Amino acid sequence: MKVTINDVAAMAGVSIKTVSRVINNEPSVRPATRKKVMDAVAALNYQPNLAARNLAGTRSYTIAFIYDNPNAYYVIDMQNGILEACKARGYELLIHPSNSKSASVHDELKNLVEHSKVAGLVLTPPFSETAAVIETVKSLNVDYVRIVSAAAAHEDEENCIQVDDSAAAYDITQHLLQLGHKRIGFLCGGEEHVSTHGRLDGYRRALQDAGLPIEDNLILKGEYSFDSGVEGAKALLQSDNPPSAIFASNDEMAAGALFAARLMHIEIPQQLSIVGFEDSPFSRQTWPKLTTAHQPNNEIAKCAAALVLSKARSKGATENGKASKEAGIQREFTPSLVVRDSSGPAPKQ
Amino acid sequence: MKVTINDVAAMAGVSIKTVSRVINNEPSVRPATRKKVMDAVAALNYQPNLAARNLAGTRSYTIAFIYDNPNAYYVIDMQNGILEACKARGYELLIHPSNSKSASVHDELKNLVEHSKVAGLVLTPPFSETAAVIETVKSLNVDYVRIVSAAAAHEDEENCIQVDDSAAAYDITQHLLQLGHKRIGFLCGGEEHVSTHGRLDGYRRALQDAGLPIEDNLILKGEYSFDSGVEGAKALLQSDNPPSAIFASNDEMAAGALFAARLMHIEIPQQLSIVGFEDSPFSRQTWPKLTTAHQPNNEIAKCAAALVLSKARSKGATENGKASKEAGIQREFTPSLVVRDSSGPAPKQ
DNA sequence: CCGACTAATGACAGCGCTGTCATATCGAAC
DNA sequence: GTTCGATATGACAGCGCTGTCATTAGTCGG
Repeated sequence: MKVTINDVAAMAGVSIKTVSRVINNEPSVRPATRKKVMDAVAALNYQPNLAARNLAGTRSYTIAFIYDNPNAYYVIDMQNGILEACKARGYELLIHPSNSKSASVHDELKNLVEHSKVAGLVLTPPFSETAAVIETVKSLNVDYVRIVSAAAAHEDEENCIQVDDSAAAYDITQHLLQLGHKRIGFLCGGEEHVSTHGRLDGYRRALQDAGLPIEDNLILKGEYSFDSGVEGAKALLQSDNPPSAIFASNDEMAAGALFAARLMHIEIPQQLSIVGFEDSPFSRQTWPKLTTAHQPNNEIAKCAAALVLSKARSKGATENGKASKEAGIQREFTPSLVVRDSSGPAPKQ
Repeated sequence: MKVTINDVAAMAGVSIKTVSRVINNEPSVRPATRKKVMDAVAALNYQPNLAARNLAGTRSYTIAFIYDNPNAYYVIDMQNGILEACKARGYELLIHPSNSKSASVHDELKNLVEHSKVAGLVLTPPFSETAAVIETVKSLNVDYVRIVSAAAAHEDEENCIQVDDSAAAYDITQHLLQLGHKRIGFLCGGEEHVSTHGRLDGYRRALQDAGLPIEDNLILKGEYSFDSGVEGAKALLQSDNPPSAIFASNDEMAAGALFAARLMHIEIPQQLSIVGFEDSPFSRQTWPKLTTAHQPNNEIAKCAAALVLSKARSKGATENGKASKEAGIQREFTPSLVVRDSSGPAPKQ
């Protein structure tokens, strides 16, 4: 019924150890032998038993995906990307929702790594960016890849996939500037997200490069939530001298800002431009549709997973093998501007 | 370092087989012995190795979650619920995104069950409701639980967690009726979803019970998507005799309807009431906030997972044991009406 | 207090694979 | 045609657990 390594060995006329060598891409197998085995594998549609591999070997064929983000679209995109990478390489995925604010992250991660024998960890923000988590994974002797906002890589670039929030925010701000906006409100995301700071930085740089002043009262603290967007926009719009455009740090906040503008009977984009960040599905489901920055989460996750897996697989291999395997994996992403209907020319004075 | 069954056995002064009996809740262990073992387990913080269990035993400690739904919030809610149930019982979860329309579902599922040795399957709509899938899982000699719209249980209630879309839709429609609406447009979801039919049925029954005619031209086919909601609402509102309320089959469509109304400068809910279904997060992020039916997805999924696990675990056990274990798991859910701001009294003629 | 029976416990093999180490095979140099 | 030094291959144990079956301890009636 179920085909095992023994069946393959019998068919190919070799020992099971040779089959093992072939499927693990180990050296010291003659090309002719390798071919015989591969043919048998194909003929029988053999797939190694993960449980047995995990049990027998020193290495593990399981990686874990740890997330701590309320945005379902974000998580699913990431998860699907990781899943693809795992499937392509015959690995298993352990899903682990967590909470970076919890005091027990250390124990939690430690337990996960030591007990579940995972080969690697893929971490997403904000989990991937909190000090306690970084410290823990570094100390844990486990391969990991942190998906982070560029500034959060610190001196750990080799274990990071970086998203350049600052550059993307610069582009978005410049887009507004080109539309003639001189005073642009900025709604910050949560402090704990490094992306919040990156996006603000991009906004600031764009204004500076355009020779425009940075008005602190146009920059409001907030969180990456709809409600926060509503409040921030209200505050901005009810001030004495409201801006002609609002840059919300993510689409959810932008949707909130849209909501607030509507409550105040402000026409978008005629009287006010609003832009978001992330290009999540519902940036296309607002009215009007949001101008935003597209972040290829699926692709980012796929690269992150590919990276952990290459790290994990090269553990016992030669050093040069390691270098060559990690090559070709994109490590930096810059979300790209997507212009839709929520941004328009600045109104005449 | 890692604590195994041997360590526990040594500490408790029994054989490993006895430890195995205790952790698997098998009979024929004297209470005193059981306690000794349990104490040792607790003292050493022993957790059985899943890979070894999967490899050694005839049964598996892995269940799979199969989904085929573009709604990320839905999937994540379900997934988290299943994860909780798995964790509580020491099972592992295999995530398997799929496509019910693909011709290879049969092979895909077969391969999943036979190769990955999963103990059970949790299926969500629309995957859980397609004929090919149902046929396959029935033929596969694997425990499964289908989360379905009530009408889709057919003669398979024992393997279903049912959501009573019809009853919930009845409640929603009645809510509109009580607000004085006489003519209510209905935007259908995709044909392949059984929930589409259930929701329509509830709508029809409510009208009938109120002695109101069912106007076929107020019922529009569509899909569970934003764009479909836009189109449907437009068609309804541009007709000669538009309704005073629109019942969109889910929140995403309702958001689309809101969008369309906005385009046509129709005030919600003053001129038109719009209601959704599902209570997904963004039903609170539209303007105005949506009146909808709350569906406890997390809870539903938890019950579904608990049900497969109880089925799987009782496999070798006595028949009466089986019955008792499945007791206490809720098998039917009716989404409950949540009134927000998108529904209001019917406008005067 | 003894045999007959049942309940409790343990010894051992083996799940499918990998790691270690021994053996066999090959090629090149003499 | 040998010998040596790789390189290629195989035998075997064992990962941590469960299933089977043998063994031991306990219970009851007479």
